[in-house]
Amino acid sequence: MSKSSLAPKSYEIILETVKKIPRGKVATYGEIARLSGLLNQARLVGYALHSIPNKSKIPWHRVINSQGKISFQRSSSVYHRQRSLLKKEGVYFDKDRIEFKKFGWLYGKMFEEKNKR
DNA sequence: AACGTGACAAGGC
DNA sequence: AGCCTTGCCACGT
Repeated sequence: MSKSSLAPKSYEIILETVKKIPRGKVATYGEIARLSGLLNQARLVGYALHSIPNKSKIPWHRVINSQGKISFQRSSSVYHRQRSLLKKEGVYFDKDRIEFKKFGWLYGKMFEEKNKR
């Protein structure tokens, strides 16, 4: 699982978007992709986040999947690290799941995306 | 160049 | 609510 050492420009854009997520709020991979002008490239967000060095200030933990869950295995240590970082910001879970209604950064102010007619 | 994989997502059962 | 399939696309082998 080596990470690509050549950081594509897309990664930079994605990480800038992630930095904008307010403390105490969360956003999904898909939302970050759209806000970065990369529709349908949610997976790329995962790659970008994985390329972040440990010391980075980027709030990677505020990115979760569309189901409102953490995308790591429950048994992994990184899962618990993310969960604890969120809890520290006041984001709590309802059974392993976060309610977008309460903590979704874009909840309510969703910009129409009706290109799926 | 082909193929499998993945910190994803949406739709069908 | 789960589980499965399909669509996506960048990467490593």
